[in-house]
Amino acid sequence: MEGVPENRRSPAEALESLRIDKDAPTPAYVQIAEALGRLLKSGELPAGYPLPPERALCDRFGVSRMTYRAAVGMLERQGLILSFRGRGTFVAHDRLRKAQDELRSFTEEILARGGVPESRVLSFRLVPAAEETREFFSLEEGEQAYDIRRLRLKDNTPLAIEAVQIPQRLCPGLDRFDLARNSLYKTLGQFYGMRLKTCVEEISAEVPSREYRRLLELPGGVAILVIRRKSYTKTGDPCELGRTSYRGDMYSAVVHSARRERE
Amino acid sequence: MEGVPENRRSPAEALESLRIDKDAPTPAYVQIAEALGRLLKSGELPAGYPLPPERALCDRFGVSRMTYRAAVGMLERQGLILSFRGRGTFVAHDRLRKAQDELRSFTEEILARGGVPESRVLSFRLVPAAEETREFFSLEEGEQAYDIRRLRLKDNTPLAIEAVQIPQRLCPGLDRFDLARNSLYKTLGQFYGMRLKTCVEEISAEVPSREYRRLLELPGGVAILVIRRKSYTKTGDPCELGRTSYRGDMYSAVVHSARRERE
DNA sequence: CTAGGCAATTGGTATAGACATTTGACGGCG
DNA sequence: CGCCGTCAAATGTCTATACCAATTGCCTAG
Repeated sequence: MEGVPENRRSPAEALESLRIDKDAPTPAYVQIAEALGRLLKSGELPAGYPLPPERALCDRFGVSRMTYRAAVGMLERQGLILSFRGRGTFVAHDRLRKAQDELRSFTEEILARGGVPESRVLSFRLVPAAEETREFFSLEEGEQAYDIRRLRLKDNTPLAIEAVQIPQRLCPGLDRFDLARNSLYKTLGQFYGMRLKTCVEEISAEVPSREYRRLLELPGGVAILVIRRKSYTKTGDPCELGRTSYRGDMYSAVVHSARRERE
Repeated sequence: MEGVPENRRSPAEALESLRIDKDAPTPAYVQIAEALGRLLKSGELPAGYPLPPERALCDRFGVSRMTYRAAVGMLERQGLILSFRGRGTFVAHDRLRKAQDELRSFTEEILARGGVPESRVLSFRLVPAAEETREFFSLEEGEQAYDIRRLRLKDNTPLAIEAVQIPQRLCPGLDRFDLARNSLYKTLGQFYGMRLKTCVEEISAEVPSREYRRLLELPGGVAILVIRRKSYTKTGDPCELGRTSYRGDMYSAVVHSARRERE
């Protein structure tokens, strides 16, 4: 009726509301990291806000201090909080909180930037693997690979051309799937058990060929940003080899790095 | 006199030789991670080589299992080893072992690529801070900032042009230093206590201006790779703002990413 | 010879407590 | 007023132990 609106919690109240389920199969420290992480990412706690002392939160969650600290470690590595010995633990600045550089698919990337992604398959063929492909996947000469070329659009404008090679051996029958509508990565993970975990990208600048200028509907005087990507599963096995060429005037890549001093 | 050369240790012997100093001020788990990390990075252990079980190594180092596992956690996050419940812990593939994407200075970067770096100061002025600079550092209008432009060379060939802005307030008297010979980052850390920990880079492709073509001695038909960098201290305070333009035909940026599933 | 199950091995999670180190506040003293 | 010592509070490190969960391989019953 009056006074404090119900939907506005104080930071202290928000922290009070955190719960974990000790019977769940998920480890307690993961649950704590996820719950606290959600709260931190929601922006409900102002930057610099001090978290309650570890011992207090351990009691809240009913876990031991080592367990709680495992969660804190995850959050600190993600840049969500900062700990100082003797002082306390504090909510990080917004800019650090946003420094989450996860591996994203094209679709996720465009959505994150607030656009409408679209994909058109230019070609989808089974071809003898090119040398670079053979080397990356350790293939014999003559082995077949899927070669997929897609035009990627954002808000109905051509933004990039993507070329991907994957050996047929790793995903027989891949051509049954409609890659204009379905995510390639999701398909690989769901139907072939190839969940990609890490990737190495080499980013360079080039002047586009006439062919690319036509496909991307490029005006003159625009360069392209070329990203060559090698992706791997968590065991380090090669997973996918790709090359994406973006319109230089419409796209830039954002990367985060950190110096590793002690950890 | 004959037989096994002394300088060739077996993997098992190499592991045997690891030691830590429990009286040192450095935490035991850091020492273990550094010692084991050095061994792993040296390439002395073949990929896939199984590490001794945790319990055995705990005894070797004379620490408890939790302590040892703190070290293992660091190494696994660095991609040096892989652990599998019930099976063991193994040395990672070379390509994962190299996936260390640390924040590097231009000099470190060129040295890592096996070139000879050089630096020429094009200009070093104190100017009213530009709007982008003011916004990044939260400066008042009219505040002064150092503006440093340097030509960066690799093996005597112009490779990039770097422009950096730093507020005078953060590092008064910076112009006393010779930035052709000394690292900017080292100077900032050593004399002003500004140790940069994280940075966000935006990488784009452009067609060079006439001025840049001249300075970089660029032939026609070559694009430039532009990297705009915002760097921060570990507390998230802004530290340096820079823009580097590389010759597109001589340089590409390499970045590593990982999907964060659970951790 | 094979299929099933059991036990040993290994990493994963968790506990309860101890001591170390750093920081900031408070208060006394010059 | 300022300096310094003390002390409490907070995070950092570490131990010794327990049990859980996944994997492997052996052993036995059929």
